[in-house]
Amino acid sequence: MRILLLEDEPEMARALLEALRRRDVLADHVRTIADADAMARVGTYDVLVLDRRLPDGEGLDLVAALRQRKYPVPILVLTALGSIDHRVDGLDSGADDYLAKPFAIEELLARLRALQRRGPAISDKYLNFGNLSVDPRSNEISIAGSVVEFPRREYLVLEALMRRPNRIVTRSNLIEAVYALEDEIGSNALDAHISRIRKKLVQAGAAAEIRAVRNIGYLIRAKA
Amino acid sequence: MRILLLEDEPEMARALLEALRRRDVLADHVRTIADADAMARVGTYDVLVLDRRLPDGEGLDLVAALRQRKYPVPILVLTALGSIDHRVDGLDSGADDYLAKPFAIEELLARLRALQRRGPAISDKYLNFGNLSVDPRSNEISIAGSVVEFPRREYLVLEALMRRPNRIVTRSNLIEAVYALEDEIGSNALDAHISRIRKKLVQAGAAAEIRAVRNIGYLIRAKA
DNA sequence: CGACATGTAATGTAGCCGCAATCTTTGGCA
DNA sequence: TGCCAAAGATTGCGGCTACATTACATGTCG
Repeated sequence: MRILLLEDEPEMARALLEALRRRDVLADHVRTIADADAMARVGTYDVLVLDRRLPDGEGLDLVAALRQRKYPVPILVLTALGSIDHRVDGLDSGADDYLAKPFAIEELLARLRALQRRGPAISDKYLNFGNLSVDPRSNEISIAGSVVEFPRREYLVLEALMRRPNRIVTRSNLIEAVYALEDEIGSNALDAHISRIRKKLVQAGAAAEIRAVRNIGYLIRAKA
Repeated sequence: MRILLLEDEPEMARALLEALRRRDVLADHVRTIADADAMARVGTYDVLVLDRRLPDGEGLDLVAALRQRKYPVPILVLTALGSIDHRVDGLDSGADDYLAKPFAIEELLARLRALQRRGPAISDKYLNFGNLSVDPRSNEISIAGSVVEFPRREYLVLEALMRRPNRIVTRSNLIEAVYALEDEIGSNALDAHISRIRKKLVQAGAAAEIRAVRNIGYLIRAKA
């Protein structure tokens, strides 16, 4: 599962991100409404999670704007304001669920799953690029029409790249996507994974390749 | 406002063209993907509007092809297929907005205006000048429609110049753009990079050139 | 115990990039 | 206008380094 988290409080954000990552929920984190809007335009998410009070405005305004544009992804609103009135405001604006702080991480996860399940038959079913297709729900990858097995780490790297085809994904992004925070990585483990992924890609006849961007990271793009 | 309309159904096309004309929107109308591709290469448009099902193929394939060539103009996709899955496909392929038939002309016009308005933001993704296009997100440069490889330092120099076309960028600015602070540069390394960039530019048929400004720096400008 | 995943390390390798040598252009000045 | 010094342009060369690949050890799960 893949979510966009819009949260400006550093502590809350960090705790959430860590908890989500342990559950294999991939979260993009932004701190402003403007950034969230931009990410929602280009990214593909299962659920959007946002705070109400944000440095550049009111979260519900973003909800309204997205819904006005028929943005189809379910939205869950976090807030420190737990009163019923506010809750109604949240739902009226077009959000799909509402969660008052403080809350148990487990409850958040349960609600995310619920939203994903009942979600308007959304989208993130597959990440497609070239003849590659990644299914984030089953963690299956198919290349040129047939399923190719990838071990966990390799899968996570490739999924991270597929989330942003044609765009550079930094080494640190990739490492974050693959490893829990506490895991320390000492050497060229990432390089080794890339190498193994490449081997599988060519072996399966993928129409995409992974290129290194020196000193920065990697990107996946159409094969020359 | 000036748009390119790719629509093969005669009735729909005629109705749209008339409505657009009343709103002082200049529309070029083509019926095939091939024609649209040709027009996009030579014409200058604010928005490209296209249908999905077309006599010579699938409209989204054109979108993908244009985006692969870094074609910077916002694209709005019309379709009779209104399901969310299709919507996501459309956005994934690189389109900027999506409109399901049937729709009110007013809504189309509103979306066109929106795309035009945020158009600069889109081309902000790309730095365009002449037939050069720089994509800072992938560090890719395309010249006359095809991608040209630039090594890291050359890319950084060219990107810095492309951020201020027709204006002088000082040597120190360029060096700052290319080198980390601690890196000291002892000789004419910058000149060497400029030279190598120039060679690639002429080789790729760029309609721009880099001129030296004695004792100050360099600038990029339209080729004589 | 066997198969597989995955971090680590050793080794290979490509190609970037700085340097310097040489050639060309420019502009100041008489 | 002609000359010269300085700035810029070009190009080959070689070292460096990040990346690639492979083998191996360790861990893990059945």
